[in-house]
Amino acid sequence: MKTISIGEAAAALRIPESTLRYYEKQGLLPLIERDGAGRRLFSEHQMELLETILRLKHTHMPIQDIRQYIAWVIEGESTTELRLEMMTRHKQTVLNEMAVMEEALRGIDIKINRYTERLRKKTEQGKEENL
Amino acid sequence: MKTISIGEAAAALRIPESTLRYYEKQGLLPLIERDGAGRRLFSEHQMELLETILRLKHTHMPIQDIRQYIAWVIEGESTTELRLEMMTRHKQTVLNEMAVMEEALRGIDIKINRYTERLRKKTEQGKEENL
DNA sequence: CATTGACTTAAACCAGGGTTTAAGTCGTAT
DNA sequence: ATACGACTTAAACCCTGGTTTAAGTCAATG
Repeated sequence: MKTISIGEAAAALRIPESTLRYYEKQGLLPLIERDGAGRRLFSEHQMELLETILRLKHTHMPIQDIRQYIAWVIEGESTTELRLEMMTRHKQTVLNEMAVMEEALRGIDIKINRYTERLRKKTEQGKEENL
Repeated sequence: MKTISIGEAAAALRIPESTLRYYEKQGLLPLIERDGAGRRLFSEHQMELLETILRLKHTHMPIQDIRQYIAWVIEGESTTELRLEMMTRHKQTVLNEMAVMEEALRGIDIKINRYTERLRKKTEQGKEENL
């Protein structure tokens, strides 16, 4: 099985090595192998799992929940239903969060329009003064 | 001018009073009045400003930046251009963040579909066994 | 064979964003 | 008058999610 070092994994994922070590300590990477010298070896499978972890992070899932999810993945297919339930719930949480953001963004857009308009008027006024 | 207490303001905004005190200490509410006994009085104007602050928080703007924004609001119309620039930048940041979330959500959806399919197959298998 | 670069660990440190606590002051209802 | 609820403060505390530091190991290179 082809494996890569922590430095290569970090570069591939564009995150610091320290974060990968931290994630392992937090139980998010429970099946990382080591070489004879104790160095971590990231397999293709690990990298895929890490991409999933990053997706969950990008959608603001707490580390505690990600740890539970990973534990279920490792436990095997008997946990499919639990994982499905968790992901479905999480999806809804994310959709809610995005709805909140969109709503806030509408208010921000109103401000942008107001400021834009205000500046436009000031510019117009400047023109008039030059008539 | 009609004003409300911190308790009423907190209830209206559905956030703890402690958060409002914290925001004031952080310089987000620089023009809160007090009554004779030193109690905060929230005016309608304050509440509107607070709603703006909450919109910025909902879109993950750091307190430091919100403080700057509020300072510009108080400074007056001479800062319109700065505010416009800040809000425009912020909007783009939020859109980027939402795009990251959406992309991650697509990966999560794939998992949901896989798990759903896996469970469906198990159910089918169960049916066959009952033939 | 010494140096360099990539790696290891445990532990300390940090930032952001609040929340909680302790001790005290009012206004009002009984 | 006293007790209650809503308020005040400063300071301490907390959690999350990392990052940094110090001291050391190992493999390959000059």
